[in-house]
Amino acid sequence: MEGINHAVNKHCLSSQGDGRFFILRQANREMPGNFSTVCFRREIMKQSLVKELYRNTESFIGQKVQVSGWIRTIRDSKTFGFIELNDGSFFKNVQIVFDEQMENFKEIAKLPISSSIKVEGDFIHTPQAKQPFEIKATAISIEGTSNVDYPLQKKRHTFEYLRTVAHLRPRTNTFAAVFRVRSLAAYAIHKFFQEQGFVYVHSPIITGSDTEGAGEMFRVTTLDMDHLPKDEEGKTDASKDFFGKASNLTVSGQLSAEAFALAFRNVYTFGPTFRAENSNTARHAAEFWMIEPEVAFAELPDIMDIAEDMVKYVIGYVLEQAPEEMAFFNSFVEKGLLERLNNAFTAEFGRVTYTEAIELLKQSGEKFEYPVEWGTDLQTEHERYLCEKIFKKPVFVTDYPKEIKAFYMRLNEDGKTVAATDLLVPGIGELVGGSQREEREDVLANKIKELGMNEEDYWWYLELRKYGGTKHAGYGLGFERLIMYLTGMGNIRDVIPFPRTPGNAEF
RNA sequence: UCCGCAGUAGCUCAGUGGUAGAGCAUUCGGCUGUUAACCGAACGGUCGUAGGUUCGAAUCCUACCUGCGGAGCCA
Repeated sequence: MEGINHAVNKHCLSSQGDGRFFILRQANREMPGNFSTVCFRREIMKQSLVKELYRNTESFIGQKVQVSGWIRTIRDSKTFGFIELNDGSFFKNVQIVFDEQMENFKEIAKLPISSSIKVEGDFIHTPQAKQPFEIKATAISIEGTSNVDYPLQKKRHTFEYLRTVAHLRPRTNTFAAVFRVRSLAAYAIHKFFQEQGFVYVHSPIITGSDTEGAGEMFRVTTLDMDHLPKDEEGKTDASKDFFGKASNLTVSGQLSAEAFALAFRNVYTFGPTFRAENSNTARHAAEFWMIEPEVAFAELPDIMDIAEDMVKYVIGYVLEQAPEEMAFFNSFVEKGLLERLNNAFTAEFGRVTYTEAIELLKQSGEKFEYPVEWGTDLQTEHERYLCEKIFKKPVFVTDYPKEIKAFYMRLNEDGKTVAATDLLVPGIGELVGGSQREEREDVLANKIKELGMNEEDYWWYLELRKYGGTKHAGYGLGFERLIMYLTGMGNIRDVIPFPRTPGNAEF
């Protein structure tokens, strides 16, 4: 992709002329015989992107260039001034020099921050200065003026304040970096699975079934909330609702993914998920994105391998594609981020059973607020101690007591534990939760009964076991938690463009 | 939802019972190479809201609202 873009841009930049479409074809190296086709409008490409100026600096020296973007800072003295322009294509800005030779010098010098402009000028190499190059403007036209009450100043703002201006915060360094990395990470996830032949499944957003244990759900309804239809018992009559039954926003695509895994073998979902929990923590949101691969003819260790490879793949991809952003995080968001990621990238993830983990925690001699005891779930403090102090790297904990895990997880031979795993990572805690699914129809049906769940709601899920069921396994990865892990950002509200949390859906 | 902390100028904060402050931003002026430019001046406030204690409350008390941190639920 990168190679193609460069080729296209070079072609466009070297062309002069009339603004018609042109098409470039390039053989795709990975699939010989196929061609990918890329079209760009000539008008757009007459302008240079700041990313190109940085990546191909040599080829621009001495050239006339045209750029457009938003003023990040502007300062002037009597006869000249400087603008740092960000055009959105790149993390860094380009410095524009303007002087009184321009007829609108005074007008430009007074422009408030974040005004949008178009600049024509000469590209000048400045190897001795703080900035590698600059554009000596010959003409600047104003596209849209900003206002003096623009809420973002040329200084550090708190993340709390920036959340109150969520529509403007992508214009800041930190959030520009976060959301570019988010985009790259999403692409890397697709790339990772697609390259291995996984089929991308669009699991439903509106669902009538609950993936039990996955939390409170948002009700979806078209009923008139002021005049709800009632049944004989005086309760709301859901049969009058749009779908003829109670329906909710999905908390997980897993059950759907299982159905497709038993047709396509290897599948994954990647989409939004909703939890109506009243959670007020730095790592919970009411709307978040989840990746849920599901693999047929697979057991627990197989999907642990996939999860480990996937996390490493995304780390590698992001470091390669966004070096400026990652260096920024390392300097200003979390010191030691790159070292931590590099460690995760090269190290083999730890693997312990829940039973072993309990022993390790007991032997550690550490005083925990909550006692460590077999049969109870690991507390956040326990999880963090395990991966941050004992293993000092990501670690899979496996084979939890059946009582503390979901109904669909496969019962182990010991009859006491299930084939489940959590991937714990330093700084975040639980990043991945997965399991081998209970493929034995009778065992699953008994479990559903045992827990007092409505068997009818799961008829099709049970049928997957009836018609050629296989051992299969999968996991769920919280996409935002991955972004937090990659960027060092400490709050999930700062890695979602417009976060939804209890009491907050302003944007 | 529980526990803790905090709400003072547009932003970041100081002010702990006695006249409402600073830096930055903004406006105006100065400055021929700046890098969060610099120098000078001006502008800027129901001290989160409502009640209470007191001669007097930003400051003490109560309730509520909002935000943050931690916990639970989980991804």
